[in-house]
Amino acid sequence: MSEDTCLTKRLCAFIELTDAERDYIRDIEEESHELSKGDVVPITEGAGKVGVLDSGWAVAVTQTPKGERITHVYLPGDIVGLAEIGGAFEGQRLRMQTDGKVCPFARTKIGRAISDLPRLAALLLAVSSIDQMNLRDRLAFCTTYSAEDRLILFLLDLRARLALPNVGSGNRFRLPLTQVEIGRAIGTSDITVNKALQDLLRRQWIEIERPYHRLLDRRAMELQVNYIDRFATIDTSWFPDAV
Amino acid sequence: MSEDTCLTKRLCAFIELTDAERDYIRDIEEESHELSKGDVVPITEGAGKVGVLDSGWAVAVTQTPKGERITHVYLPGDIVGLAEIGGAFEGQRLRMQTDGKVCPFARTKIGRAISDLPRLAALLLAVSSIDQMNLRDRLAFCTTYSAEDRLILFLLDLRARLALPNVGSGNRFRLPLTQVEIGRAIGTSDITVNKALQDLLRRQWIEIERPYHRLLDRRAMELQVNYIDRFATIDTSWFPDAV
DNA sequence: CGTTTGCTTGAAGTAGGTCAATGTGAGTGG
DNA sequence: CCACTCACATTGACCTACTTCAAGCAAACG
Repeated sequence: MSEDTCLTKRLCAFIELTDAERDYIRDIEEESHELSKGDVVPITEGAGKVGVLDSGWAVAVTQTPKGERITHVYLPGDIVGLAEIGGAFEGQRLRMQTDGKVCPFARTKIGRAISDLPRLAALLLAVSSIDQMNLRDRLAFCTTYSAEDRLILFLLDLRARLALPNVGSGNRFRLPLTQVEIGRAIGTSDITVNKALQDLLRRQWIEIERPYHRLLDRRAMELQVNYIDRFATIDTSWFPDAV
Repeated sequence: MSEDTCLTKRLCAFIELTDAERDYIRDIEEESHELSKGDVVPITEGAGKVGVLDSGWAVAVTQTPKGERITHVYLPGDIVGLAEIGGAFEGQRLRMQTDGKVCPFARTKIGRAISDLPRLAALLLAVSSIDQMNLRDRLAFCTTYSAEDRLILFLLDLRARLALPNVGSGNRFRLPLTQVEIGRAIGTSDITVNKALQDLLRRQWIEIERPYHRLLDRRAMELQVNYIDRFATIDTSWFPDAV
């Protein structure tokens, strides 16, 4: 009926959108922004917005006395600014990790959409809840797992999430983070990251042609860390009917 | 107009509920469950429900190869099962930490409420998003902060959250967790928890009359860890109008 | 009372942090 | 084409905050 926007493409991965929903969403989408690596995503600060990352990677960073930590990595297709919608973003910011494009939605329009498209509201809530569960996993793991296990988990998670839109078998992907940044994401020093990577290379579990990484023995990695993919099943049974 | 239920009491902390909203919520609330310490909260497993913790404490635990980790502590008045609403709860469970009472709501009724009370939907989304930001904070801190700092943060967070419903100045509160459990919550061993506590006692920052804990010098603690209270400001400006 | 549960304290071992030096490729200007 | 630089990766050596192990206590409870 109508061409898909960033958001509809994304949401279709979870539920079948009606034409009415699709049209509504297209109407409230604003002009997309081209952003460069390092730019602050114009979502949180001041402008109350939510956005969809059309292309490129972004990271959520938290300022701590000992420097930045990366608390989340956003991939193409991800919804950014959902965690910030409640207004509590002090000390945290969203930054482009590569060049890319973001389609913004004004928060007030999201508010109206919640009234008009209740099923969308439910979906947003569900997605937010899954994000939360993922964070809990990471929180539990980051204190119990070794640096190597955390690195493996990081790679497996990226692979699974990149495989969604790309579809391909995709054991090989571009990883636009330096070792220092990987360390900030999994909570170790750059040097530990390096040593763990070297170890995985020696074991032939991965292969690196910077910036591309390939998981050669994903099965072994998944076994070592008890990997579970949370996005595999989303419970939509309680959603209200579509308009 | 009508007596308050668990949920309405809670939500009123954030926004002024209309009578219509109040009545609606009262209608969908089910009979409350009395639960004993150690019981699994009948929310996740099988029965798709959300609930409000009327009294008592509950914990969300994640199973890891090296034993359980506590990923979240729920206090009286908290909404439980919101993080699980998307259906992804494999490997995690909700357990009563003390005796207590839970008021359940069927997930399907929440779905309908989202249609009928759009402002409630927005509020749930906002609360969920704040929870997420809090988790990000903790994730960032647990890898950078020392065991002592994490313990301080844990105590400050509990105090702030307990102060909400209790209103009182409340630097003193009951902490129904053993040192082992505190360790599981902040990601250290019980013995490190103990030594950190001893140290805080020696410094006269806290005072313990088990199971009560008092923060004697909250200011100093807040300074040491750069504490920020995320629930202080919730952005409701984008919410749709109440029915 | 004895048993259990949780707290306390000491001592030894280790994963991973910090510091420091070297290596390497990509980009820049001469 | 060759310095020169800059950002990043690599490797080694040392050090510390934590974990694990172990043993003694104190209060609660049958």
